[in-house]
Amino acid sequence: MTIFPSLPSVGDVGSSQIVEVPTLEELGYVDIEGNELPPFRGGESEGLKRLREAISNEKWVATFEKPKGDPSAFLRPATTTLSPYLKFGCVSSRYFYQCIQDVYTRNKKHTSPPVSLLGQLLWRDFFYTVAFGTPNFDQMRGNKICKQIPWNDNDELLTAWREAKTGYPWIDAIMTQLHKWGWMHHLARHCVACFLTRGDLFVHWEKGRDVFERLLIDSDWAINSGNWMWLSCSSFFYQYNRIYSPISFGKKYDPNGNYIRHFLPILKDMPKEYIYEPWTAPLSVQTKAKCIIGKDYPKPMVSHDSASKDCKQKLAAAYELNKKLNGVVSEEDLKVLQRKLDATCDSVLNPVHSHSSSGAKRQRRS
DNA sequence: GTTGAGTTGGATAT
DNA sequence: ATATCCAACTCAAC
Repeated sequence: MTIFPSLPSVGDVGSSQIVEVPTLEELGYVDIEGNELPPFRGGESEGLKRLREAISNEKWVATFEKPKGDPSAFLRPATTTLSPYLKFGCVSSRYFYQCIQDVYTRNKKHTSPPVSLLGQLLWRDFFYTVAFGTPNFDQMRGNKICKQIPWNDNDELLTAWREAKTGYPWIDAIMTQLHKWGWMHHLARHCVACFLTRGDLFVHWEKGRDVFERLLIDSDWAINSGNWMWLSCSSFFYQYNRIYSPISFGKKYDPNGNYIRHFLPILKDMPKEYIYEPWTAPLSVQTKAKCIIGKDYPKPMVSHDSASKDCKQKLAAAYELNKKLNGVVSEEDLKVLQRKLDATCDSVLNPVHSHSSSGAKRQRRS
């Protein structure tokens, strides 16, 4: 027999005061008229409705494979979009699990974890479990499963990324969707997380994690930090040579750039030949599209080719140090490495027009 | 020490 | 759409 502790009497709220429910304006949401509203409505009824819709397409459930979704789909997102409802407890994860099992019973041929729809629920519990068992899970320092990497602490780079001003339309469109919807497709999250950390800007994953924590409607402490470590090659995943291209990754799903045109309307008239790299468009084309690069839309903040090369070199050096010191890397060790790397890698400090100098040649590994 | 797997890379070929 | 190469990591199993 379970004994439930008695609840405090109604009205006893300690030292806190009961106040009226604040208005949207008081919460800082001003001038929302005319803005695109997020497509999420709160509550269990809405969550169950979405669950039923997702589950009713049994063929879709049975053949679901996470890596195959289309991150540029926004009129009809490629996943269930149930994450906000799971996060707030509007939909029971166990009920969702059971619904998927029922579909599998009726459809013997179905995908399997980790890529299946059921697998996605397992990943959720995976992150809860490892986060529970790992001291300092949400930070790099003192976190045994986290590679110690000399990320830079550049607020300008972070701000440009957060404010959707990197100059890469695919990245900026995703960050705009984050601001407007509080949600984007899983692979879109991968692209911007990779870009901020190990792919281009080499900014600390904790900074990006904090931005997601604030802006995502489905942000979850364990899943968010876990995935940022994953994407930054700090833990779980280590193939740092696999970098998402901020140009070609989106293009292969959405060659016309409809996703970009929707979330970055300043680029809506840019011809599709240039929409992923508008800085390469001739001035006449920019003029006709009413979007001058450097004036109406920013120039790319880094050259992806040289920035990603530098990032790979930095990761290789950091991994080497972690290996040598058996994961016990001091603050001072990281500082020394950072100074060494700053001397050889220059793409982030000298943006787009500079090219990696001879100093960027690959370091010898011992 | 070697081998193979690892939810989601890119570029190029057909 | 699928195959192959590129470049190359860690970790577990043997």
